[in-house]
Amino acid sequence: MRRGDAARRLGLEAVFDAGGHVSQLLGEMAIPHGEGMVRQGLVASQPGRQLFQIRFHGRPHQGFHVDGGIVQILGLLSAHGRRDPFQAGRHRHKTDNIRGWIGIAPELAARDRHDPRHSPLIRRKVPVSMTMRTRFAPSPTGFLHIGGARTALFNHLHTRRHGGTTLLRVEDTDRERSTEAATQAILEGLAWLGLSPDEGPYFQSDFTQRHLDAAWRLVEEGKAYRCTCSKEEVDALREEQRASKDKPRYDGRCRDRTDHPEGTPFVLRFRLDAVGETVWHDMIQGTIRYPNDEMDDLILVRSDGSPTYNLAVVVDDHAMGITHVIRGSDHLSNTPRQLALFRAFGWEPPIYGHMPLLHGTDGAKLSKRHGAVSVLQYREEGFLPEAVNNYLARLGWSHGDQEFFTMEELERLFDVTEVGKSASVFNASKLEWLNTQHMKSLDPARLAPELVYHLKALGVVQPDPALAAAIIPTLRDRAKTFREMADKARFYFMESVEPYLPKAVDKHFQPEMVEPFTQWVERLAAVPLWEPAALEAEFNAVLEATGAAKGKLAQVARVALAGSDVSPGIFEVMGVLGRERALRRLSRGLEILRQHVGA
RNA sequence: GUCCCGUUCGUCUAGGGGUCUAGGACGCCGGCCUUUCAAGCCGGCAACACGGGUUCGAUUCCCGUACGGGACGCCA
Repeated sequence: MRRGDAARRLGLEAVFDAGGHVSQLLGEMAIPHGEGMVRQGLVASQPGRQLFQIRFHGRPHQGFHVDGGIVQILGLLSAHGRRDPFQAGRHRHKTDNIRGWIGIAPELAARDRHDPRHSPLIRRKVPVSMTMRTRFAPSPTGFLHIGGARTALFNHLHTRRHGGTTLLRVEDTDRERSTEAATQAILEGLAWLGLSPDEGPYFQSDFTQRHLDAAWRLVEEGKAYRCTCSKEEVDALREEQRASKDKPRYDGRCRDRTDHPEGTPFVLRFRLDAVGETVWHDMIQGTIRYPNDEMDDLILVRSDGSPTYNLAVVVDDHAMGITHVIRGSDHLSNTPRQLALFRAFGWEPPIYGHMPLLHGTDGAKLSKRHGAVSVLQYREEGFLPEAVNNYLARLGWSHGDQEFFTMEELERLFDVTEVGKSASVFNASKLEWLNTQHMKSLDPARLAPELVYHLKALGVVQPDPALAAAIIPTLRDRAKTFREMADKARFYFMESVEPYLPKAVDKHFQPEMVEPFTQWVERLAAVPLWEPAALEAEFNAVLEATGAAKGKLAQVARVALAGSDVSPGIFEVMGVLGRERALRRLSRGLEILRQHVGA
């Protein structure tokens, strides 16, 4: 192993002071079964060894030990000072704030003092940042769908947990298909979910020049070349390879051409040597090995002069100081290509985490043209963003037996390294259940605007927000979505709830109900305090006086109040309606009852 | 076809050599409560893909098979 490889494998960055001591050490540490992040700077120092505080999560491995290389982990101590936290059995979830001794092999420190250039870490002079920076990078070719929302959510949550910064970069290098409307839809979707970025939106098309500069730099360095093959020519080649059951790939026929015919359109291709394999540690997928002969010379710049995705991503991720890339695992096979580009440019790559994809009930990847709808569609259907986020977070991730999470809890607990590797299937009924749970836990004042919105959608003219807020406690156990709640709430807003549901009238409007119902309406007119408990007391008094059955009389009242035999509790309903309106409905109900039984 | 990845109740998941008679949640079924409908509470049904190995012992580790998914663009 070359010197420095251990450090690189660990993803650690070190800055050495004049004496050859590590003055700063940051980054992610990939160790068997887990991740650690150096969280704070130097805590204590001894000759040859320095104590850093490390935040550790993931799956600690017994007997963890890394040696060799310029940065050496000498041992770890727990926050409580236990000797070796990994010896003490299972630490499945969080083992935070472990402090570890990190030292430099003395002979290397000595060397570095003599000639700092021998340290690859120094030579690169990578600016070191303690802050995690992540990005969400959608392409504006359609709405933000549920899978994209999940990617944005995972980025947001992981970054919040680690106190970093999120940014949004709109990947509009495909000018043909990118639209302004799509950009707006994505922004609106993110805003609704509460996932608006800390920085941005940036537009990749604004950075075309730096993409092209970078590509031409590679040409100058002999790492990229002009290719004059036409699209048709390459397509034909691939077709041929497919036919002979080979992997379709460009054969590099223009690699060593030195003539550049004037006026012939060309693309810029990146030289990718088909030897060895690319290995990296993924925050979710673990160690991935990818044979390099699987890759062909990818196009960096199109024949129309525009940069392609792989080029733009690498240049921008570097330029924007992105430390962690969390994206769908459909990007997994792009990663070795991007890693190769980072190497060619001499830049430190970010740490990757590839999320398992979301599948539809048919088992196939959810996408814009396959089963996925806009997240804003969930708003239209009456879901709370809290519920959608909660549901999405639980797809691939869990925290003990907990199902219900507030956004604050997720931001505190969620860690992308705890996400599982297998794809999950979207299940609407669990989302509905979670929506009910959130509706039950949130303040009616927060919920009222949602109800108002959906009431309007159902044609209720100018619903009173105060009334909506009063209605919510009566209906939130009874609806899965606001659309459903609005539907069930309509009777509150009607001038008259007639005609009553015929079936309900036939069933509940019986002759023996006339006397008790009459009594009740009379007593209600005189009740001093119009509130549920008092109303119920009057009701019970009538029951006692007349011997009527509670359920039967209540149903008559219910039909009069709501026009149907299904509604929230009648005393609650009366309370919300207020004395005047409730009494009017009940009196009218009495008239109809009398007519119906021919009294 | 090639490469990469995955596989625990219908679905989301816990569990990473013995504690597994495999835990929780949604849904479903039944009961209780009850002024209707819900909600709530209690109970039930229901899973380690298959085959080899390693081991005293495998759901757990290794190999293979099957199945599923992803990628193989002058899309991102």
